[in-house]
Amino acid sequence: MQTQIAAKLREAIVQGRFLPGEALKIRDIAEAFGTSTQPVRGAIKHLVAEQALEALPNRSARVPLLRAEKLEDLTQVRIAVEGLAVALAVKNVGAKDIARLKKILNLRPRDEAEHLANHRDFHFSLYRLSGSTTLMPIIESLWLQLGPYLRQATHVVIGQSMEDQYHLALIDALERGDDRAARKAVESDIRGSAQLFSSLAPERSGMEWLGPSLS
Amino acid sequence: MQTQIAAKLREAIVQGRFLPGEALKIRDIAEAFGTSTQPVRGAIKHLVAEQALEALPNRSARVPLLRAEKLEDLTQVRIAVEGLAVALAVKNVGAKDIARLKKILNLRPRDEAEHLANHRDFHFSLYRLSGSTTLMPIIESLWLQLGPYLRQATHVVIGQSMEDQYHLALIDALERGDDRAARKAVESDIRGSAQLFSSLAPERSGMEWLGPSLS
DNA sequence: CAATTAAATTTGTGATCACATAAATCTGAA
DNA sequence: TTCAGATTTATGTGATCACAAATTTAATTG
Repeated sequence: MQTQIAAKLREAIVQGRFLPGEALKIRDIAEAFGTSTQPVRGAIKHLVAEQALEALPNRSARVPLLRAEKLEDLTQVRIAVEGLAVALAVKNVGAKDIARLKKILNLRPRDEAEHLANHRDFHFSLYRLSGSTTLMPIIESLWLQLGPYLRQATHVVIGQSMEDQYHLALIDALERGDDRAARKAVESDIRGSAQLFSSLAPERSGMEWLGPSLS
Repeated sequence: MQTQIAAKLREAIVQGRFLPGEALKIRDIAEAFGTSTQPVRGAIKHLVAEQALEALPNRSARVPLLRAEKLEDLTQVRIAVEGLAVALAVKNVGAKDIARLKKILNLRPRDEAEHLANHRDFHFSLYRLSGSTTLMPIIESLWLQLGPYLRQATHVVIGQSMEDQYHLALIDALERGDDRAARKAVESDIRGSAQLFSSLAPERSGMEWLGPSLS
């Protein structure tokens, strides 16, 4: 049941309901869930291990601050890892898998949260086709680290945009069985996201919590 | 201080002091450490999140069984991730870094445990040169998943072997600044390790705990 | 008035206890 | 003798309590 709490917290983090840099207070969260501090502590430990939270010397945990350097680091790792995932997926993908992916792409979200959920669903459905049980938790961790910022970016891309063109290129590559092209497409998608972050951050006010050096 | 327990447990796992498939009993471990069950639970949660342990439906945790399929999966991910790490390391490596790596290579271990520690030290020192804070925990997790089996393999490679030749090729590539060659070298090293596992397992008796389908 | 120190509150951690669930063992019947 | 069911044991989990460390606040002094 601390698993449930961990899941809820993870969802909250991805949805950006915690501000980056914000320290999580165990007792408050426990009260919010109506439980004792025990399961919350376990859940937080879990999230720290997943790199979703950062352990402070204070022994408290917070949502990590994303500096420009770290963003770039995450991006290159994402390209390698998610690139491998789609390359493997190409070898396993079937007609009905592609149909399901297309269906996700054709969804028209009403709000940002739904758009974000669809986006995530598309990518993870695709990655799951890799059949790699090793890659999935790694990718999950990477997305978790970007989660709190992804939400900020969503404000901009809402409604669509060029992000869709990469997704369509991806579908095309899957249908042709072209793993090289599939890799290229995710790489473009990921680079696009990263660029969005760094171009977005400095222009908005009230985002000083992004840290001193994001772009 | 549950961090300390997690570290001790992690070390024990890597050293193969837990048999794969063995379920960890919280109370026993707590007694062994002279603490209560509390910090042990946190530590185990941490290790489960790191993929070092596997959560059973029983709600207990055990060292995962490595099936041939999973070994292959781990290998291809290692090649991508550790390959990226060395490619990045090439760009950051300095003369004194190379000297330190050579020093590690020239160590002559007295026993298997020491050999294993040196091997790990060499690889992680190298990977740290990548400067990627994102890659390190990922690689740590991958090694943790192979840890219990690595020890079995060490019995065979003890004393030297072809593993050294890959390490030397790696050093050479670093000195020449050739990231392509560096990638090739780690890839060979990793493939060699994997082959060792699958060729080793079926020939030894008393290893039924490896699971039904390892090679 | 500012700076430093001390006190009080906040916050994370470990220990003990009670409980639920799963596993192992024992007993009884076919 | 073997299989099924019940009892007992073991094991993981959550809650409450007590404690330590750290941060904040307040007070005192230069």
